Parts: sequence; C-alpha cells; structure tokens
Amino acid sequence: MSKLEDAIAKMKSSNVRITTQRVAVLEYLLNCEFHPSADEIYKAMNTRFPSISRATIYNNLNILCENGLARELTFGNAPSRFDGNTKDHYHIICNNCGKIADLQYPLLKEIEVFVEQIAEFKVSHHRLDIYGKCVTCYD
Amino acid sequence: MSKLEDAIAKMKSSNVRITTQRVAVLEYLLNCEFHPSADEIYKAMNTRFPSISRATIYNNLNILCENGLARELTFGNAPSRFDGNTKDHYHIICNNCGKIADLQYPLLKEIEVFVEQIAEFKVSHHRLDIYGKCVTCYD
DNA sequence: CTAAATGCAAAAAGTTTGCAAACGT
DNA sequence: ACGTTTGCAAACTTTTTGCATTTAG
Repeated sequence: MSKLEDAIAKMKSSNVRITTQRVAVLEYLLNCEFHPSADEIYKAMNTRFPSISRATIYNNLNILCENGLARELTFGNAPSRFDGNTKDHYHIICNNCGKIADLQYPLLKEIEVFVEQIAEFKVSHHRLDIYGKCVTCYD
Repeated sequence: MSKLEDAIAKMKSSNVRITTQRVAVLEYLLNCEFHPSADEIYKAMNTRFPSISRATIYNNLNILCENGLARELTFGNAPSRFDGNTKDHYHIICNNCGKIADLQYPLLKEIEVFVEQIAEFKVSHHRLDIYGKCVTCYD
C-alpha cells in the first residue's frame, strides 16, 4: 500500500471527502523533497488546475493538518511550511537561506516527563528547531 | 545596578539611542510578568504616551531584539510575543489558553554537537517549546 | 548640527471568510 | 438530494515602509 493510498484510507475513515484538489495537494506533499509554503503548493497545483484558488489550498492544508495527514511548520512572520512527513522529527533551519532539513534524533521524552513533574501541565508534544548556517551558506 | 540600568548601559555601548519611548518599552518588558504581544505593549504604552504609534513599538522591539535586549517568540500566525528575559530558557505553551510559561532546563548542548557532526551545519542556537494543557485548562 | 527616532497613514504579506456554483457521497 | 468543497473577491491581522517633523548626542 503506497503512502498515498494509505493516506486516502485515513481520510475516508475520518470522513474527509476525497476531492481531486485535496488529493493533489496531499500527493504533492507526500512526494515533495522539501518543505513547501502554501504559495509554492499553490503554484505547483496551478499547472495542473489552472483555476485552483489559494483559498482551496489553505482550506485543504488546514483539513489535512487537522486530520494528522500533514504538519504545519511555522516560522515567525515568514510563511508557514508544510510537511507531508507526519512521523515525529525535528528540523534544522539555515539562518541565511532558510533551507529546512529534517533531523532524526531520539525524541526528548525526558523533557516532557520533567515538565509534567515540575509544572502542573499535561504535555501533548514538543517542538525543537536547530538554527545555524548550512554548508552552502558559510564562508 | 538594576536590570534597567544594566540594559541602558548595554544600549549606550551599542550606540542605541536612549529615547523616552524606547526606554519605556524596555522597562515594560523587563518588569512584565507575562509574555506580551506588540499590541499589548502598545496598549500599555498608550496610557503613558497617548500619541505613541504602533510603528514606534515595532521599531523599538526590533531594535531591542537586534541588540540582545529582548527576544521575540514567534507562534505561527498568532502575533509574536516578546520576552525581556534574554537568558537562555525554553517555553511551555498551553494549547487551550495560549499561556506561555518559562521553563528552566539544562541547555541541550548535546543535540547541537550531534547536528554539527552528522550534518555539515554550523549551529547558532536552538529553540524548544513544550505544548500541552495548563492546570486551569484541563478538566 | 546631523543622523536617528517618532507618529501618521498607507502598504504589504499571509491567511481567512462569505457566498454562489459545482461536486462527492 | 444533501451537505461539503470550490473559486472568487473581499476582509482581516500583523508587521513594515515612506515621509515630514521632532529629538538625542
């Protein structure tokens, strides 16, 4: 079962309607080797669906994220990036060119345990981003 | 030497001009027991300076951040929050009410070392946020 | 005196919303 | 058929910019 078929099955079981545009956005995210912005997704979709609207892109991205089929990566005032990889992982971000790379690292469960102990707080998840300069950006 | 005097000394040595509004923003941040947005800072300043402009707030926040006297905490499409505490620390954020608490935890140097080893990447810093529900927000 | 900061208004950028028409189930 | 999604335009929010006036050093 391909990742796309798997994701479509997930949509069906969550009663998320299978529309052409929605599947196209999902497929694009699953096969994307970088972390696209809504606008980049819009432009990519635009070649196949010349009349697609940005609102449709945003709407579908939100629905996919709400249903665990994509992740939104927010970066301050910069446009959000989207990630079709919903497995837990961290990110490495270049301060200079903005490139985002995935970082596989053992999940920091101990910090979550610590927080639940010291604070009266029920942890749901955490986010870790490493900033710096990528190879192509340092002298 | 108070935190404010200390910060003003830092401004002088960085050739950052000491204006009434700038010092007021800085003082507000240093004494603020929460993490205010630009708008909250604007409203607080507005009582003392009825004609202050949002542009002045943003301008000063940017200058303070650029000079290491404040930190901007970005949260996606939600307005940025500002932190007068420039010592390294993490944050705990409530998914429900949005409240932000400081988290003192030993800095994760080992992850930075790891990233520099596996990736060709010069790390400058990292950010870690813990999400979940605060006491007042869980049943 | 000079360069930077202020206040104002307008612009910019990203995202959301309202609505009629089209579509999925 | 029904309710959801689409596409369009307009609205909205946060932040930035341009510019004349004021202020700090």
